[in-house]
Amino acid sequence: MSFLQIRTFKKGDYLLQAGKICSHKHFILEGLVKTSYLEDSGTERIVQFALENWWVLDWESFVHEKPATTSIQALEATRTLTIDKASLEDAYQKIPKLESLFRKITENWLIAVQRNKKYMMASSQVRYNTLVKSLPNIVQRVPQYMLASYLDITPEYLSELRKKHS
Amino acid sequence: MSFLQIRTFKKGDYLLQAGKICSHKHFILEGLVKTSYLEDSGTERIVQFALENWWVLDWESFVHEKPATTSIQALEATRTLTIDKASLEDAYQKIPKLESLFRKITENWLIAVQRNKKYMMASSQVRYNTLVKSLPNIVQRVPQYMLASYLDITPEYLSELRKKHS
DNA sequence: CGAAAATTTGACATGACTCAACTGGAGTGG
DNA sequence: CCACTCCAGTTGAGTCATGTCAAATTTTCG
Repeated sequence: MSFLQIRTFKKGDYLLQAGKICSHKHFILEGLVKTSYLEDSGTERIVQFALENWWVLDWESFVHEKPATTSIQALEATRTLTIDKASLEDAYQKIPKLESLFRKITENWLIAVQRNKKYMMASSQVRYNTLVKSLPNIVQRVPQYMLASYLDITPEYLSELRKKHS
Repeated sequence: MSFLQIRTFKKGDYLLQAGKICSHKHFILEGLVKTSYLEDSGTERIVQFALENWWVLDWESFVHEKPATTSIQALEATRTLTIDKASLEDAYQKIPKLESLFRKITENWLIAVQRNKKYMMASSQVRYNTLVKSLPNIVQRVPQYMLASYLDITPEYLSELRKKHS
């Protein structure tokens, strides 16, 4: 278990900065983080909110060891179980069960991304409702302009949606 | 290698029918298939075109052995390298390298789905251009109403886009 | 308390959809 | 070889969802 490490991040701290190489997988024990990237227009687009019991990393950067396109930032004080890539690969050699475990985790992650992609293609109203249902408290924990960024709508329009909905 | 099998499908044949359990991974040697599901409204939505050297399966059905929500159908005569789930899992036990290989394939698939999700959130015009660039010949090989379904726009609007573009 | 940031509101613009009509090519049968 | 049908694709009018921009209002926080 030497490849596991507990880390703590304060609100605003970066678990990963765009441009650097993502060499860790983080499992969130407590707290909330966002994964986001900068669009050509210069605005930030959030691609994932991750909270307790979720994994977070930049997959492309982690797997291919190239500069990350996303940043991962704590939105609340956060504690993670963090795994270093090099020692994880050592461990795979020694413990085949471990590789099997992470294969399955990856498979389930893939399924989740596909599901997420599917619902992100619905109307904004549906996307908003789904978000609220699938991440309870998210509305209280995250400012609206970030929800709008995640939902791929303008903050103004999200404001309208919320008015209609209530 | 006993878990590998070569199969052939005629145009219109199903590699998988929605409702059945997806118990195989197909690697396409030659041909073209589409993965699609039925929306509530009753219209078909295409989620993937897969051609030579791509894998195709319903992940959620395969991993959790539940009825598939998607159908996979050959759009052209297609030859595949097909892997049966049960024998694959046997093979994992015997050949740890194999599990490692498929873990990596899954990771790369995940990366591809994420990239795909990202570009599917761009404007229709960009989505169309990206599709044409990333799957050359797709415009010749697939009727426009299927491209429209994949791009999540109406055939009418795709027609307009093409006019503007040329 | 006051300044800065977040949210709401409203007027107007645009992207994309709906529906109906029309065009044009690919069979098909006489 | 023609007439007919069928289906994909196009065109156009009207509509709805969502975006843009600017201003007003509310909330947050030093």
